[in-house]
Amino acid sequence: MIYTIKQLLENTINEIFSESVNNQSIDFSIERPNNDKHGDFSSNIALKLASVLKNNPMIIAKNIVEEIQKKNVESVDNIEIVKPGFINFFINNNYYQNIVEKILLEKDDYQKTNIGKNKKVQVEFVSANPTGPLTIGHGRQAVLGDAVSRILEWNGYEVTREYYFNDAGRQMRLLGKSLYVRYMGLFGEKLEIPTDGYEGEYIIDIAQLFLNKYGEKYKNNFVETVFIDYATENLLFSIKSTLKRLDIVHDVFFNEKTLYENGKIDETLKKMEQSGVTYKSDGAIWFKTTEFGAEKDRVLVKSSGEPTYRLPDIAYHAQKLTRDYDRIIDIFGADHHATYPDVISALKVMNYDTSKIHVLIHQFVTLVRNNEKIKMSTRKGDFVTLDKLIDIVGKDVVRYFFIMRNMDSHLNFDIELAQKETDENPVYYLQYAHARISNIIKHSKLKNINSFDDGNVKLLVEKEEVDIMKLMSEYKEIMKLCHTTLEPMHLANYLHKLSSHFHKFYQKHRVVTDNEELSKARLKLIKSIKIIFANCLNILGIEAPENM
RNA sequence: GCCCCGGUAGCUCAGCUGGAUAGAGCAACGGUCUUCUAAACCGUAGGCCACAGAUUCGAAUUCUGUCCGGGGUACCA
Repeated sequence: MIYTIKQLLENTINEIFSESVNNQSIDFSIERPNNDKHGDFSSNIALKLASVLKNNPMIIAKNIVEEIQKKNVESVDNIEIVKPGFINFFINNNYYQNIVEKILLEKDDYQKTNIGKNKKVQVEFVSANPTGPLTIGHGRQAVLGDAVSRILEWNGYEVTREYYFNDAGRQMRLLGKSLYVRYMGLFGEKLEIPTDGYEGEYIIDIAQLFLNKYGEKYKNNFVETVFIDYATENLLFSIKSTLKRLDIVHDVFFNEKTLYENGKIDETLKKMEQSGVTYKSDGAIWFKTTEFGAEKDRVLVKSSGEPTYRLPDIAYHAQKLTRDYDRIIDIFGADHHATYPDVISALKVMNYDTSKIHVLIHQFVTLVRNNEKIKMSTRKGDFVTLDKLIDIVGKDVVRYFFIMRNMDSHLNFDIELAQKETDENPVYYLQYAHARISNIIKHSKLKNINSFDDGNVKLLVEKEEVDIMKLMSEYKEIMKLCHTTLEPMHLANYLHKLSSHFHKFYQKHRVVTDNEELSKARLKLIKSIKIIFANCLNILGIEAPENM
């Protein structure tokens, strides 16, 4: 409807003011006013035209409205002109009632697009190195990445979820050494955990498993690769199972090591050297990032001959770009925001089309306990694991919690609150609405209403009913917004609003009554709400329960 | 120093590309279950939208500056 009105206004001003406006595009808006008195839709077009036409906005509005009224537009009941020059449109119930029928007819496909049909998109997220269990911070990214993937899938894209990790390098050597220390600890040997090593208790658990498997075979016998491999395998397994508990499954686990093995690292470095964007200094190879707007040049290969993370990152993205994806989406934490521009610059140097790459940055999660901030460090083992969080509040709450906030905003996660208020958590509010609807439909069958296909939606005229239908008419715009911004939060907000409207309706009106005609009409309404609910909850990855 | 986020009710956050009386949840106080689940609903209270300027018919929203918080600015990932 909003699009119809926009078109209508555009056509109208072209007809009346074509000469004076001269095909300039007027940047006017159509919005849904907060106040019902201002109609269903409101446009500021006359206000915008006033400066161009150098005329009183009220007079311009009057001209426009007169012209529109000649056209006798269906669905539009009334048009009003108000104070400074707003044009307000009042839509008749008929239009909204038809939406219910449409939803029932199209079901899950209602407003579904095929924007992404035959398009492949890769979403890279989490990508934590296997040095410890996933933390709450990783949780935000995991949930966000999966929800973004689901939004894309809903729009018809073929999505590959990918996890990029590295089981080599300094960090992993420290991990291996730390495991060895803990293993020896089980024999009563007190060795020092290396500086910057991993002190978390989970290493002790792994050491125990290691002991169970190998016995004393590696006592006083530190074989680095054995310890690293064992720790990696174990941690990666637990990471996968944590993600699985959130219904998140990656299609591809990409090990950075393969880039060394297949020569992509060398190839990338060579290409960059040939392009003349590198130089040697102090025994290291540098990337002239200052030429691309950075404040300092960056090291690609250390004087030790070992690449920094930057070179593999570049090689990895170059490799992604050769995999014929139509879009590549990277989800990173705020700590990465400084590094990805370098990757993009490097790719441009090598003549890749970087417009396919879209980077989403989310802000950090701050863990709060008793109003005190807790610092999270995987290395020190001072963190609350994602697993523990799922134990406490469950999958649905975890997912909803991370989705309900804008990714640009810092997230405060209060542990005490999460434990205390599981019953008052907003996610139950949504699920409860869905469960109530299911229950009513069940109840209607007990009352011998076996089918309500012949229900007449024209009977839906109560304010609470119309409000719900109006909100459902916004569904299309919400889904569009989610797709363009890739911000699942909008969907969570929408669902909350829809729940609220439903609960209000439920409180005031009974669905199943002695009036069979009305009962059937209302059953149609709630069934359509249920469809929308199930759809949205599915995209957010939250269960839509039949009972609670 | 420079770069990226944020600063809205006691707390956690919405507020779309500027619009007409600033919104929700939690917390506080008061009310509503013989009738489809009270995990709900209704009401009360609570705001100089960090601060100062600028643009505009009109700014929480755009721009500039200042202050405060988080992150980055590694030959760590």
